[in-house]
Amino acid sequence: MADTRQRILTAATDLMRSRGYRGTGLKDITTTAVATTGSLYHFFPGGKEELVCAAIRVDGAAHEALFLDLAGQASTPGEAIAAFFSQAADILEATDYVDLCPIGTIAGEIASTSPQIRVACDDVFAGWQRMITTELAEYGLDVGDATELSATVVAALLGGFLFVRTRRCGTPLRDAGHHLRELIDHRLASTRSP
Amino acid sequence: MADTRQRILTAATDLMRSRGYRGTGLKDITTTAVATTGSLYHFFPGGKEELVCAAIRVDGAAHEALFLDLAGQASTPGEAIAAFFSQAADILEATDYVDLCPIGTIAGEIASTSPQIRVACDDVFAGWQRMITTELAEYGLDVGDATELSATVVAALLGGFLFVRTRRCGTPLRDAGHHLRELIDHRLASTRSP
DNA sequence: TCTTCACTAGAACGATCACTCTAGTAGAGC
DNA sequence: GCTCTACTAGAGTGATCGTTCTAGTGAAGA
Repeated sequence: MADTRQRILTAATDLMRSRGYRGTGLKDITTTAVATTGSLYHFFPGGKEELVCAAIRVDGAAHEALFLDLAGQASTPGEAIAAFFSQAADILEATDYVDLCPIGTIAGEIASTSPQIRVACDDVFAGWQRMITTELAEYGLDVGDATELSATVVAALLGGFLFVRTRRCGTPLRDAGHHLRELIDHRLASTRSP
Repeated sequence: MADTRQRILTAATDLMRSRGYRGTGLKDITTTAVATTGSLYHFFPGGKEELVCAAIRVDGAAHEALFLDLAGQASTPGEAIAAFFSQAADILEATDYVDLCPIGTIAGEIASTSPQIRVACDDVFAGWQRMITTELAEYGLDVGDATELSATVVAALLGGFLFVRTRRCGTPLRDAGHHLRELIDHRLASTRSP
């Protein structure tokens, strides 16, 4: 049973999706992971903070892979982003608005409290932004413009998660996806012509 | 000292800005409000949940007034929104990324946990969206388009708060403001011509 | 066989949580 | 002066929190 570490990580991620950082107890995590407190502190000597930092980085990478997969299927970056937002809305609607990336929730809770976790969240967000910037630059967009545009995309994504989960309706995420696509397509079109 | 209720409300709002719902204890609130537990439960018999719901609605209304003030000074809705985003970035930078509206943070924490608080957050967000929709419609935009556009604005605002607070840099909010302005101006221009 | 070590197991700790309860104060209306 | 009501005061409740600690297991290497 060498996968105990992984089970703990998965349980932490799953529980924090719906309950956040402080709402999720270590007891909850060990129970759903079928592990003991001893094991948890063996793999994560830094306690809850270290565990959550690890979970954030793993989950951030997973979402990055998800976007890259979608981007590979799409013919333009705008299409990829609209598809990603739309898929996120679908998943949320299908899972009673629970199964979303927990990173935004955690970031909101502890950004002013735990520097360690704040940095982990920041790294993940920066990674997402870099990925989207690269995608846009590959289609000929100026890197400065692409960086600004991808910041807006990440902001809209994080806020869209929050908005949709609060409203219990996927529409805002889909709307945001369409608008971002419109913005990106417009920029790309005006870049190509001159 | 009939303003005890107000002091408790203000303290709750201030503390939850940086620490969130579960990170803020009733003890913290009564201490900074210079009130006692007895007073708190006298004014808010429903306990923490009732108190937070009230705080959310008050703070939501305050932000609505702030936007309307800015909209009154601006000559177009796009300008008003860009100004609002930019001002939010200024305030966050000036207050060490603490003094932001706590509603998004709270919504993320408890959307799947406390129906009562979730509804309070939803009401506030819906109010903001309605206000922006009205503003856009007044300038001739189709109400359907305006509703979608204002959903994106609210999503970008919520996510922008989160992103800026995590990154400790106001740029993403300003970028989002500029992009939304571009989007809105473009829509208004194409509405007017046909 | 003996030792070592990665890992499991869970009781116990003090701190803190939201909340309850009883007692008391002060001012308004009669 | 008396009563009633709105409000203050804070000690005390049980539950739960993250963390620590000691004891134990089992497989691999010498």
